[in-house]
Amino acid sequence: MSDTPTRTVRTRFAPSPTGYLHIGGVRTALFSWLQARRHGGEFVLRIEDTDRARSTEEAIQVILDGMEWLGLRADEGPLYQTDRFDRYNEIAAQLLASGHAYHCYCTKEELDEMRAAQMARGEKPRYDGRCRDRKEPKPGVPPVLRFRNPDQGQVVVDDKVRGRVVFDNKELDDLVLLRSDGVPTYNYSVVVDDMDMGITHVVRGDDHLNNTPRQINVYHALGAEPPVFAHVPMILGPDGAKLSKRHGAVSVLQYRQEGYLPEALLNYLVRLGWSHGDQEIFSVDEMIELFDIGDVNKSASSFNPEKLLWLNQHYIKEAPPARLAAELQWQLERLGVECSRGPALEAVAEAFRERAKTMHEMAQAAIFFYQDFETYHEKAARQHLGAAAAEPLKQLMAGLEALEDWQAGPIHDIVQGVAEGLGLKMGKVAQPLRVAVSGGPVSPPIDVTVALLGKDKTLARLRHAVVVAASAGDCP
RNA sequence: GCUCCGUUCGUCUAGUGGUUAGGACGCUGGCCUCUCACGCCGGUAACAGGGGUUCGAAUCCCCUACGGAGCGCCA
Repeated sequence: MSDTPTRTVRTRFAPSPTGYLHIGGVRTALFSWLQARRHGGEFVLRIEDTDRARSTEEAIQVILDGMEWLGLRADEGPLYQTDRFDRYNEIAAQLLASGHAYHCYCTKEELDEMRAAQMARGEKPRYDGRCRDRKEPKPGVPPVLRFRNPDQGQVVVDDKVRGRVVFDNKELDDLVLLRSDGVPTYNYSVVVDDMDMGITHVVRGDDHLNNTPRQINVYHALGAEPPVFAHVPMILGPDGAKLSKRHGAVSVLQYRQEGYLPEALLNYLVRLGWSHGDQEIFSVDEMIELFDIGDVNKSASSFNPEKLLWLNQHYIKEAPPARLAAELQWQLERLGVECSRGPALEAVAEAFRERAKTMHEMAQAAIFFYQDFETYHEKAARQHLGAAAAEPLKQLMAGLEALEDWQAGPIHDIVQGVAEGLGLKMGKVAQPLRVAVSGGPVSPPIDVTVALLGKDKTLARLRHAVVVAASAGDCP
């Protein structure tokens, strides 16, 4: 169903840089971005930095870099609320003049006292409007500006995901618009901004659902039409508890460091609270084609790291080799591995693509192609580089030394030939070779591994392994 | 405490009055195999509870329980 075909859809993502952008914020951004893309609209990025005390430059950078990494490009922005104080003041003056707002001189102590008393009486703590009709300023006290909320009637939020939610105005109190230092509060600046920026669909976390009726009242006081709201459910940790540092509440950029592909993260996130039949895999284009904010679930969902891993592996298997090569290089460099000399990264990535869940994992498994190892994997050496391996290794060395056409096919023939000649199973020859060249018991197919490693390194490592095996003595 | 929201396998979900309640991750049995994986075949497991409405409820209504959010000069 289309919403308002006459109005161009404009959505926004409005994070506050008081903490790092994490998985939950990213999904909200994704839904918002998709909603705009889906309807051929525009997406705005706005930084809500009015809490100057807790906002950090670093957190802003994470937002910008994170959005960039994920490909969630904004058509407008980043816009900063701190650039718009004049506008907030302008609107505030209007509200004051029209009687929709008033100065309040209550001190923090006074308000605390009032709330404590209300709580004690079992009431909902709320501002009682005691300054509503105050005519005289209180000397020496810088006032806040409060909104005069209607005290009769109801506010209906026709939420795209929650459905129709009704609030009684008498449950709402007079919210602060401007703090005593003149800085706007969230519930006020968000309305002015969304109105000024022509936002048609507000997609945000459902922790804002309770704020929505107040904001709608402010829109009405301003004579503006409120946007369509869509409150998406929260993301919980794997244990069903609130998302914490333990799981997903880390900077989204950490997922890049850990070797996740952005398409995997996006695919994982879009399926949290949204689905299209039984489909699990969605390219970004498919998401844009199929997504609708109205199809989002109402209930919170838990973050499942295993499924993210599975998707990441899927995308690693699917990604173009050049992409993987670039990521692999980035990861190897982060591990301090010099990879300009050695097998082509693309070829290595192809060899590993079906056996790595993350690019970080792939990089670690591929180190032996670019660096000599100091020691063998202990258990592997014990099992595969014993006395019994000496002869197969010698023969392999001889065979490979004579090989001109250094490719997987011919290499495979030599390994197989040695096994057959000695009446051994492939495993008895391939495993010693594997440990000899890679240092451990696991690698891509042995012929591919040897081909990639190159003749010189292979022979050098074999030479060493033969010595180790021969000197293993008669211990079985 | 008050207001608002939510509740299908362990997890993500399909389902909109009639299904053996489907898929996916995970776990697990098997096949493949030079290791690890990939892949393929199979298994495991759910409608929070109680009342209605109805010939018939996962689906509609009410209550209860449990969980969450908000109630700031935070966003």
